[in-house]
Amino acid sequence: MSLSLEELALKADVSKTTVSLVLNGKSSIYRISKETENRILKIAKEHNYKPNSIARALRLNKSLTIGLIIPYLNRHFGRVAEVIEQNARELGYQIIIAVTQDCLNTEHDLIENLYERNVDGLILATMMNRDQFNDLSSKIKIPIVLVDRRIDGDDIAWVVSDDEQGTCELVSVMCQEGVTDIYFVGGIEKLSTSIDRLNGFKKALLDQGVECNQSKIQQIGYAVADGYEMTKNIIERFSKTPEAIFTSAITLLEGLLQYAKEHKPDLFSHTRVITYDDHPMLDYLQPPIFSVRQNAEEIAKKSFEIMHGILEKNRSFAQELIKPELILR
Amino acid sequence: MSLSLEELALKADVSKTTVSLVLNGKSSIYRISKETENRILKIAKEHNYKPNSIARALRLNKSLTIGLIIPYLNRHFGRVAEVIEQNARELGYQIIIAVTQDCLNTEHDLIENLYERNVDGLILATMMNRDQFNDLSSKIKIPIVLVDRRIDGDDIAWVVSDDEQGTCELVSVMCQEGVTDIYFVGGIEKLSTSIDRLNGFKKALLDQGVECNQSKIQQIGYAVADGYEMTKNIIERFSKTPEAIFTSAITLLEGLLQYAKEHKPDLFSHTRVITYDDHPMLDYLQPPIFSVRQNAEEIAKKSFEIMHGILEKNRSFAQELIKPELILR
DNA sequence: ATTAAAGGCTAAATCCTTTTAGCTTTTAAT
DNA sequence: ATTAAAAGCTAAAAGGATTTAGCCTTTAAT
Repeated sequence: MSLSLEELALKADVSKTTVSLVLNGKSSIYRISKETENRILKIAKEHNYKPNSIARALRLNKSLTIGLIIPYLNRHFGRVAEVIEQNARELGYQIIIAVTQDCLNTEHDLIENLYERNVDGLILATMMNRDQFNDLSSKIKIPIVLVDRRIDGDDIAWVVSDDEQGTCELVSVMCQEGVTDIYFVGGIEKLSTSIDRLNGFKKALLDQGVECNQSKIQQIGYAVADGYEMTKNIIERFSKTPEAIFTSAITLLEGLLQYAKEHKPDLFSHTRVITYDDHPMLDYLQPPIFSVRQNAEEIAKKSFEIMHGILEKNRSFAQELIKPELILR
Repeated sequence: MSLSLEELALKADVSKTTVSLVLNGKSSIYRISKETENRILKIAKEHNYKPNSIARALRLNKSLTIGLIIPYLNRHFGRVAEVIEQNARELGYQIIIAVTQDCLNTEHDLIENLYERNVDGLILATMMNRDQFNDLSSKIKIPIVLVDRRIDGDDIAWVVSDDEQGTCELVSVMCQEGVTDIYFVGGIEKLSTSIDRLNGFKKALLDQGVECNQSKIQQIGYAVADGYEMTKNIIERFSKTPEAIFTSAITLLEGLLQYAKEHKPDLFSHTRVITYDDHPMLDYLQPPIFSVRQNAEEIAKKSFEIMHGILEKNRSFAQELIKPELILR
């Protein structure tokens, strides 16, 4: 922040061009003598010279900054953000985080905002559909990597949990115990997380020859209150207590637990509960709730890796399905 | 990102100076005619002109960017970060997040890094002591607001939970039930969070005329493993089962729960557990664990407010103690 | 001795805004 | 008819780095 190239140049008694060339490792290309080079390097070191990143960004049109847009900084996305930040830092990038609260308009505003702020790329847990995404892509000339929620398309980079497979495996565990009367408590219908988890759910049942009854499927949203609502619907609408309920996110499980606590304390004596997403506190809950742990670290790592590949290694898009882990308690 | 001032100027058939003056609301000061003004405004709007933020930052030496350095993006800090981001965004600021993992060296590196990246201010959950902080302050010429962890000093801006009061109230609840054989499972000894919580703990006991036995106090760290370790120590070192254990953070409670699950399943039948920090899942744990909920939203709001006041309203530092909330289940 | 090549470095342009100082034209006043 | 003031606008510098094109000097070759 203190010394400028020009001041260094003065001290080294050369032009700022020379200083810049030396510090950027171009001494040999421009035939700067070893002697001059060493003198400059020494002085730069003595004064702990750091190039002004803003000036650099202006000149190079590259801010070394990545925008990360996610719905919340909850446990899952917090961890994802944390790991992305660490990976990015090691390679000289900074992360600007912005939170949409699962509001599509906010998402659009934030994208525009960060784009105008000259981020070099965007990592996005998006609510957009294919058309909206295409619209955006045509306007925005920086790479975008989707995280956690994918959009179908051959040319779209994304990293997501293998939601279908994870859900299928989890639900299959229930099936193998002979439990097939399972209700689906889902999230936001159009998101890949919901679609894929529902597909996995149906697939597990179909594998057992059970056709999933549409009435057992609900998808209101990912908020705790939505989980409460859907649980309420299940308990109150059907005379028969369900054999099992699958909540497709930890927030929905929270909603279920809340409803149970308030209105159905004996829920667990008749009904098995399983959930997508894991949480350490589940270890201490009675009865045990089986879960699917997403590998947030891997998701984060890969998504920055892809971004970095596009930005600096001339790679094109890539897609990664990250295996989640079944946790049977 | 697209149009520049110069291009606008060309279209409006004026100089870029004029365009800049108009767009910055200085038409009248510089006597730009209403007609010219409107023409420029119209063209700017038509082309959706947005000034290049990097060029602006370079010229104004102001990046409209705040660095947020926190130990983790866990539930508490995730929420704090989320709310800071929202508040900041409304006032045109961006947040760059970086995570220290409670490592002092990392913290120093990150501060330097963000400082060099020209953030306008730093919001910091610091591990530094007074001397280290003073050192830093003398080197760094941007405002710093401490969050969550304070450092004593008349001229240091901070916003923290009223840890002492919160802990004191919580522990007092136990005392009033006649439980005074309470163990303190603490965090990082030198941090204000640990100091203040310990003070509150002692104060509650003293109010009952009970002098706190030093052997009942442990402070290893804030990690889950530390909670496990301290619980283990308590259970294994003392022949008598404790009447109560206070964990001074939710991670420490997790460690306790883990130890209990593995080695002391009957812990809760003899021992009350209370904790600093709250978590919704606690509602569903048996037996009920009393807790202190920090007001992350308020902490976040105030800390950005103070930063903003310093940056734009010429205010000086301020200090805020945010009341936490007792949750008795 | 002349020319070509190599060696060593730099001036100036560029990225885009903001801002200062000042230029030109018109109007008003004497 | 001057002069002063007001109106309306702009050139150029500044902010700090990168990069292109090219200048000057020395060495080598003919």
